[in-house]
Amino acid sequence: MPEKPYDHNRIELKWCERWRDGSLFRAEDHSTKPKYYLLEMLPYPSGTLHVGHIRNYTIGDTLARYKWMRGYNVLHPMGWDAFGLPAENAAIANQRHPREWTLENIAYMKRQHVRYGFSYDWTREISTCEPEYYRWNQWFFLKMLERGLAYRAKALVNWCPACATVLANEQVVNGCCWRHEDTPVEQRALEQWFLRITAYAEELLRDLDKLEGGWPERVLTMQRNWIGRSEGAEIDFRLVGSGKPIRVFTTRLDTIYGATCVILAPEHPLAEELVPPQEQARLKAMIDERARRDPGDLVKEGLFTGHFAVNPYNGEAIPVWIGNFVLMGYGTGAIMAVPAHDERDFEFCTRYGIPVRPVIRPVDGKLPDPAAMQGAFTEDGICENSGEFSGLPSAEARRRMTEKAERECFGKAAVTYRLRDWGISRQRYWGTPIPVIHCAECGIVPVPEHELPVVLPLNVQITGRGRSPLETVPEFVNAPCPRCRRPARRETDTMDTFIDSSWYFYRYCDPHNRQAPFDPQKIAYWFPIDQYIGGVEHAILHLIYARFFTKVMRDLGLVKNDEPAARLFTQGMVIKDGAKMSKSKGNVVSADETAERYGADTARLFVLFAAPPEKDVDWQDAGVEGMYRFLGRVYRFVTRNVDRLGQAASGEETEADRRVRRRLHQTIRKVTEDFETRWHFNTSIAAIMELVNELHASEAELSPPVLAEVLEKLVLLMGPFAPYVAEEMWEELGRAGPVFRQSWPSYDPELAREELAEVVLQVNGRVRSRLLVPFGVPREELERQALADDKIRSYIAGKAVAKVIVVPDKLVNVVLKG
RNA sequence: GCCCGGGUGGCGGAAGCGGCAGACGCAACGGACUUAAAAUCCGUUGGGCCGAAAGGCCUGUGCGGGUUCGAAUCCCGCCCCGGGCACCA
Repeated sequence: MPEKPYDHNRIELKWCERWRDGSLFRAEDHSTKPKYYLLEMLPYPSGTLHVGHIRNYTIGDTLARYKWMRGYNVLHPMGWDAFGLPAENAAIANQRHPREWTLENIAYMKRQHVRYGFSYDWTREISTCEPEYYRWNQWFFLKMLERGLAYRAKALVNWCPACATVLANEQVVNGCCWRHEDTPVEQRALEQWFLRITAYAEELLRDLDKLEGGWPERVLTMQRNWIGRSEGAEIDFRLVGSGKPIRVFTTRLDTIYGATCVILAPEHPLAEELVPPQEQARLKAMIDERARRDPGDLVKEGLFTGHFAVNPYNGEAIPVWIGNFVLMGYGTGAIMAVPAHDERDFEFCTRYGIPVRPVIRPVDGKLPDPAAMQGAFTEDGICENSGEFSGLPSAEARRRMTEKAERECFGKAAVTYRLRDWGISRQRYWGTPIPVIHCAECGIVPVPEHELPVVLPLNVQITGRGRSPLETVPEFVNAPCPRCRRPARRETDTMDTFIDSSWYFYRYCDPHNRQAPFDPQKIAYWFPIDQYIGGVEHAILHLIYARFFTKVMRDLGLVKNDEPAARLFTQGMVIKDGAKMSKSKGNVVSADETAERYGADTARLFVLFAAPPEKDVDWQDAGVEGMYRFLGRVYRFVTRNVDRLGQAASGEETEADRRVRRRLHQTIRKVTEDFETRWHFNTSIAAIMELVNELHASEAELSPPVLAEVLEKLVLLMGPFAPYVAEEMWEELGRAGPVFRQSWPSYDPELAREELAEVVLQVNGRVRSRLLVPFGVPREELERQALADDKIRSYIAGKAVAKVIVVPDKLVNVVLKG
């Protein structure tokens, strides 16, 4: 039969049509098969997919298809992170309603997903902007409110002038907004809703150990740093005169005999009281300057209050300062400055002429000379000039000093975290309404559960300026107080959209439940997520919130697992012309055009082949052509050989039969190993290409039964990578699909084994010759043969052999004297 | 500044463990097919040198040292690139 041309559009559209409804990929909620929950981070429906998105989903889809073939009951869902600011911005720019804009994007992007053949169970699709979904955001909020995990407080919060809303700490990057990288974040004092994530700080930190091995070390480290646990002590310094305590936090209590001043954050409650009238203006200036928070280059500045406070250990009265580098939000907002042993204190104190007093010496050295010090000595050592603690090593001193503080009631051991509570109020429209009502009589009253969802009204004016858009909708704002029924006002802020993505993966297990966010039994079956896949940019934000939600849900009795995802994989980006693909850079390669021109299979193959999935890849059109050529080559080979397959074997098995079959079994072994270990699909695909090259070279000599075996297994191997052309070839071979429901081919180690070992012969470590021998030749025999080799002998001639290194089946190295 | 990654041909990358560096693909070049081109197929391709050729020699994995019979791989010291954290007391 003549070969058929590789018409990717014909093939792909044919199978795409048959797979369209997604019922093929449906996961069973109960099954005798082992379950596998595979999840890719849900996308924001920004408009259209580019090949960068394609890469993320291709990695997941390849794995999903492999797991199906290994006999798993695979849950592979997809949904939409549909609330968020871009919809509002689009609304302002094009006079479109955010909902309309969002739904249109979702419809378009879903078509693109389907076009690429991704194996999602679309019956479980969710969209976070639908009341059926966000009502459970509100429900969780009420549960947290009941438990004191949600609270309202006036606090200094991060304000992005470009977004015209508040940001969580996690959303501030280098002092700027995470969405507006050159817009500095301002500090404003506002009444806000917070979730008490700090209540779980210790557990969030501790449980990172459980994720060891399953999550990238890098992500675990980032989370550990973000939580930022430090152990130390809180100590009271009493003001001379009033006796009022100033509580400081320190991790270096062992250095306290070297404290030469106390420094308060400008926002510290005592600051205004202590600063003399003529300096109040400077204090205000300091606070304002920091509110504008120019990242990095803040010069350490201070001002002396004129007051003194007493070091409880040595009774010394030391000056109290205000310092712009002391943070109100960390520890107690006040520090003791020990310039001899802390770099920042050193810089501050030398600037203002405050004495430097060393009290720690290196274990094997002398106490530093303060006059000669160029910087602080910050390591642990031995205490000196520290009263009863002199001579103790730092760690021991800290322990004993803490005991003394507790005994004499002027301080205690303390642990502080860098992690802050999660500010979730947003002064925006397109988000989940916070379900509370402000009543003049009753105060803040939660909306009763049976009244959920509080539906986001659709008739709203969005200007992007001023206050929360919902304030302009009287039908929404005016509501009776659930408690006293008198007229009251609804909360008009909406929730941070990171709430939506903190629990969506539970909803996939039971997406149509109207009574509850989900049925706990279904969760018990599917959880934890076996493999979560997403970008490393969410290492802190989304992934710490998701872990927090899981712990809260566990404490509510809804789930049994402590962690949402057993394994996390962070894939690299797709780079074009040296930059991440983005509309603003104008370097976007459209998923549609690529599918049209080369086909989804080619695009999928290329993004997998170009680099291992954890690394960034460069998009190069020329490279894509290569993948297209490869698929065409395979397809044509199969179609022109189909007729031969049924023929009987004509006599003996040929040398080519053995060689190609050996290569086949080696390839299955290689690809299987890649799936089971590192996911280096670039090497899997290279191995398949080598098999195909071997097939081409031996095409005429292959006997029909071997050819049939090789083609069948080749198609199965290609199934996870290039599902369309694999399905078409499977049909050409006369087999019934779908490919991803066939069993993954197994390999026979005997057939995969090479017949002869190639042993490299070296002289002084340089390859000079080689030997083909059966496997398992003993060392002595290898050595004998090596020394008998003509080439080797010519190198040895006239010289003495010092020794011979033999690595069986691999190498003989003859080392010469001199 | 601190903490992680990473530097291999013209390019993307390969070489789980210290044992043939450069698999596979791209690009380039040569050839076949074609009136011609495209497509396809076959071949060459790290650099340098010797040779008419077969072939041979030297050199080579960011730089400098070290360990070893043998180093892209291990150790020490640097340089460069990417990412994270950055007054967290």
